[in-house]
Amino acid sequence: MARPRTPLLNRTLIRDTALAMIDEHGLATLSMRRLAQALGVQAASLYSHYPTKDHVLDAVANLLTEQVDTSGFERGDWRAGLTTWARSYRAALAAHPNAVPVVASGAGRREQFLAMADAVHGGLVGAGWAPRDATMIAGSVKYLVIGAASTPFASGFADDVQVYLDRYPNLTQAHRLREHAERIDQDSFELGLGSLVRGLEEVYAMRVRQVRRAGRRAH
Amino acid sequence: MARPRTPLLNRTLIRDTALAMIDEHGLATLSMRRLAQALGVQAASLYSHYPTKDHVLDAVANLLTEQVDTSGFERGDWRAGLTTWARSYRAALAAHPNAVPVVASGAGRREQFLAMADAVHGGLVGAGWAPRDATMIAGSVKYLVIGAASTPFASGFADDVQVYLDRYPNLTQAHRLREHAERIDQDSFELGLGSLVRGLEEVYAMRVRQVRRAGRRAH
DNA sequence: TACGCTAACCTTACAGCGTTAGTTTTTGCA
DNA sequence: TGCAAAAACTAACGCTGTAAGGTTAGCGTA
Repeated sequence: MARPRTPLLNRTLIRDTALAMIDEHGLATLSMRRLAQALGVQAASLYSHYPTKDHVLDAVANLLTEQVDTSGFERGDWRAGLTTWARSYRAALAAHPNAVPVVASGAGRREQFLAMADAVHGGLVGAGWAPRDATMIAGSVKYLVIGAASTPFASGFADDVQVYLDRYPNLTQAHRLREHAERIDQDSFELGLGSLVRGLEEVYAMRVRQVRRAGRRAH
Repeated sequence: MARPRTPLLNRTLIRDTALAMIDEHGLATLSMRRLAQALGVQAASLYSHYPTKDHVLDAVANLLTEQVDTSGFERGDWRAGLTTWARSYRAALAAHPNAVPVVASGAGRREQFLAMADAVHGGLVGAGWAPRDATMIAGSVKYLVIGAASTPFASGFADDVQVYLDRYPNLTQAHRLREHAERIDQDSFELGLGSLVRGLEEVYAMRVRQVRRAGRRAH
């Protein structure tokens, strides 16, 4: 076969298949040859659509980042904005745990990521935070999200896992353990996010007092 | 050369060299052949000391995790314990940014990691937190650390980077940009950690009230 | 002292990787 | 109608992790 009558490949098909394979078989086993095979094609054909494998992975990362919701900032409430942003960001990653390293190790050149970062930064500044504070807040919330997505329960505090294993020793109930793990991951994230936002409220109040004092001193 | 008079290799030498190469040239370029070459040896010889490349990387991860300080919990002050733990954890990772993915993607079977997790969990429970709260707190703080180490400034909010690039366009001053980036990373982490701990203090007070109420009701 | 086992190096080789070069056929446009 | 570009192909390069098996140094034991 040379050039087919109707194209076998296109960028979104390749990208979606790559994500599906990562979801199903893990990131490590994704190779250009395997990806091509799943698409009924030879490996070299992929290079007509993406210049390198990294570009395919970038497309996957962009796809996940697209689904993050930054609309919560629109009403000027930074607490709500931050919370919905963080939750949707984490949810997008948690839906594809095998793909998280792709997003986490991401270079800065990804469009969707920059769009998201810009929306968050703008939202925080619009709600009254100083630009430098906005950068740091967005950073620390992002840290929480990336960390939560990177190292889920299973790789975490295994002594706790052991407790559950003792209680559910037979493999037929392994799905129950998984449910527990997901719940604990979720709760840890929510505890962290809630505490962080509460702590930021105190910082915000402090900043407001600082500004007032500086304003009075200027008179 | 067959067996040499005095051994050329040992486990710690291989592990330390691997870390040095990761630090200097990045994780992606570390191969068994290159590692062997740096040690003046053939690749297959490494397999007398480590069964696979992953085991070498595990040793590197353990080495970094060894340096984390959990002694802050010893006086029963969970705030101090949490803070020193988080700071030393982040510092250990920040000292070897290229090695962070090795630690972040770590399977649960690493001894040093389990020892650290156990110390933190024990410290929190010893300071009065319920076991489930302790798990979640340790989790959320770990999230912050891993996230902060995984995605440093450069890969982050590039619009801010652009501001700095406009101000320092010539490459001779690139180290200044790096200084700024490190400072902002540091400050973001500290803001997140401080806010998180402050928020946890409120949770702690709430838990104390809950316990008191439950105790009164039992009378 | 001699023997043999094990440790610690070696060479060789395999399958699979990302990627490039060059070929063939089809399509869309001048 | 002719021709360039597009989209597939085959073949190959240099790399990877790792397995198999060879060779020698040093040690414990008869």
